[in-house]
Amino acid sequence: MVRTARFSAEHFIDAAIALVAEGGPGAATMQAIARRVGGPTGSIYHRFASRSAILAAAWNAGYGSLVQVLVPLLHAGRPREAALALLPWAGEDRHRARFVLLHEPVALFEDAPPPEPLRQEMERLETGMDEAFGACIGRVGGGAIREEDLARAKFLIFDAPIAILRPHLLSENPVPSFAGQMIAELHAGVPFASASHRAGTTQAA
Amino acid sequence: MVRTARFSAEHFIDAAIALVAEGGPGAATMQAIARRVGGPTGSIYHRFASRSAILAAAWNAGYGSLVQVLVPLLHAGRPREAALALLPWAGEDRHRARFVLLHEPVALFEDAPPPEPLRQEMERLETGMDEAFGACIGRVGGGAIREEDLARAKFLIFDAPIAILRPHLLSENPVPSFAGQMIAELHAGVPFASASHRAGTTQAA
DNA sequence: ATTCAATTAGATTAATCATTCTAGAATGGT
DNA sequence: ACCATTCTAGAATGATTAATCTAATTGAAT
Repeated sequence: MVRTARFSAEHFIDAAIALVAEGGPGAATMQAIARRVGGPTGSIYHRFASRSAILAAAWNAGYGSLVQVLVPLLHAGRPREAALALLPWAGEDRHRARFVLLHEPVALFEDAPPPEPLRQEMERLETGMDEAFGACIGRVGGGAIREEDLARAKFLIFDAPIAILRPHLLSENPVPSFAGQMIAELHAGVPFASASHRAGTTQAA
Repeated sequence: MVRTARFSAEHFIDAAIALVAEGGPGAATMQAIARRVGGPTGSIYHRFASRSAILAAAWNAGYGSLVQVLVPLLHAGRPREAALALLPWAGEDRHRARFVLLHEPVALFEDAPPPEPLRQEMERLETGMDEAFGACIGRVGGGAIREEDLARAKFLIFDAPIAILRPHLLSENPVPSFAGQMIAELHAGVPFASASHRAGTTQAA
């Protein structure tokens, strides 16, 4: 019934991720994406409504794959495993890891906000992560969840491991083996509940 | 002898920092900088050779002010104080803090590298920080400095505190009071020397 | 008062970008 | 064989950008 496509949405998404990973958001121009897949710029617009759309789709694909790894571990009450799971995930696909871990989503949409359905999917992913952190904290501790404890959990499980990875993602060198031990020692030494609130509470790390 | 300048280099630098802080690197166009100070674009080129030049000068000013706070504390062998010093520094000037802590320098120079003298000043600042970390580690421990221990120190003193600040810099809300305690607990619970190398060594945190 | 280099002022240029448009090619059902 | 549809292909468009250029001011030193 129709002509077969030479370039899929995934082709364009992968090219966009690689370009951002290598040269920053500004390097992912429509023409650069087209050049990378070897097609004309017009073909991108058969799959995506705009540049924001393809960047948002790329973000949802990349960040989504990370969410898919972390959320089940968090809901299972395994924060330490979740933190360590960042390492193999980053090793799987360096372009994807640089794209997701080295760029704030807001920086990708300086010019124009992504179209509504993609923006909603972004929000859904972020909400899923937040709920998973909350569930993990709730399981570890006991009572109501305080904002401070949520911030603490996000730091220990997500932001701190990323901070450990960042210097090695910024350089060309691979992630050294001691990164895993640094994460492990962090979780062994720093409690999830704050010191002022910790009396008689189950210890997480 | 000459006409008095209405716009100084600092005016343009401050505008560039504020624009990047508010809207990302892409928002700091030459025209946006000129508009913000209320002058013509041409005047910027009387102070700076190019866009990369003003961005590099802005980076050196912002990061330089942070280096000026941290390096003396590191050379004095006070890593904990250095880590905590990030908080008042960030509170002093939110635009500057967002500019320096939320953007990798490499992301500011996607298009063109900064002119040589400014690039050298950037390198000088980075080298100064590296030497200070090394001196601090050397003082804390005893023997030769291992790469792993340097990475560990940079994480505990610099990258981890930034990771604690980042979510609050990204939002509009002020940095909460518990940020300081998180840094303190991090330094209380995680050693500077790795576990495998720690036997009989002075504890830093 | 005159001079003159530094500066303001903003129009101009050339490049680049996202997006649209026109044209033709491929595919599978009729 | 033909048609409807989806795609490739890349030229055209209009906006925006960094950087340059010409001309008009300014104000302290002479």
